[in-house]
Amino acid sequence: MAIKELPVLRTRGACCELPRVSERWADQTSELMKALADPTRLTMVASLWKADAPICICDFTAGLGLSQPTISHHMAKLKEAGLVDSEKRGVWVYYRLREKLTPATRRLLAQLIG
Amino acid sequence: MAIKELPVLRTRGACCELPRVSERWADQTSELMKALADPTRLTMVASLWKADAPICICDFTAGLGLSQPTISHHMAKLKEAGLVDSEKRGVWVYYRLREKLTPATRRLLAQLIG
DNA sequence: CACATCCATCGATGATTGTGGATGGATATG
DNA sequence: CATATCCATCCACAATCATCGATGGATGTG
Repeated sequence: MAIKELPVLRTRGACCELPRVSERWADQTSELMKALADPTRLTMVASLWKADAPICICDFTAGLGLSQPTISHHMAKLKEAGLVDSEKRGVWVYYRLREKLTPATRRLLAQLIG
Repeated sequence: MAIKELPVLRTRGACCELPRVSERWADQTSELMKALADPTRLTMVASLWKADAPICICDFTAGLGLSQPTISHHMAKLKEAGLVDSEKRGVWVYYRLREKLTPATRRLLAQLIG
């Protein structure tokens, strides 16, 4: 299939300009993508999204086939990305999707999961 | 702030079940996220999205502050992820967003960029 | 036919990441 | 108090990744 809208003439050594893309946007967005660029973390976020209720770390440790330090590690990454919040209740630590997610972030998750 | 919907009683050593999350979905989606989990690749995709026209590799090499092999490397990743297509025209190779993007993927990019 | 330009690939390197064992703190429970 | 459970942190290791120099093929120009 042919691509249209190609420049008919082009001189060698002469480059065209790119559309302006905010560097800050790229950095911030890539950070969010990195947080979601792992099957385990995606499963965690989807679980919290679907449950719409806090979930305990021990449940993730039991449900996913990974060690407890690994689960904690992934949760810390999600928390660092601002996607989840945690609350300690007795011996347990419960995680939930962050209350004040950006509408854009919420729509993104809805697009990904819902 | 208190988190509601926490189980009032919970016995130690007993874990709850997680909402079912498709493993295939997690793997596939994480692959897509990985493709977008880099500022350079995000800038590339956003440029192609905004330009809505093919862009030459040499323009990316000139516009972003990276070497030509690095630019090619990133484009190969985007292509492998099914996000872009390429066509050779003379000495130049033009990339564009893939024609047949999944509606879900297209909405995702619109959500991210638009 | 030389020569220059554009680009993909290869190889190497330094940085980041996913994973789990070990440890210690915090919190019940008997 | 002694013990068991839950969890975050530390440490180590293998794997992946982003980057670039070097190289060679493809294409167009003089």
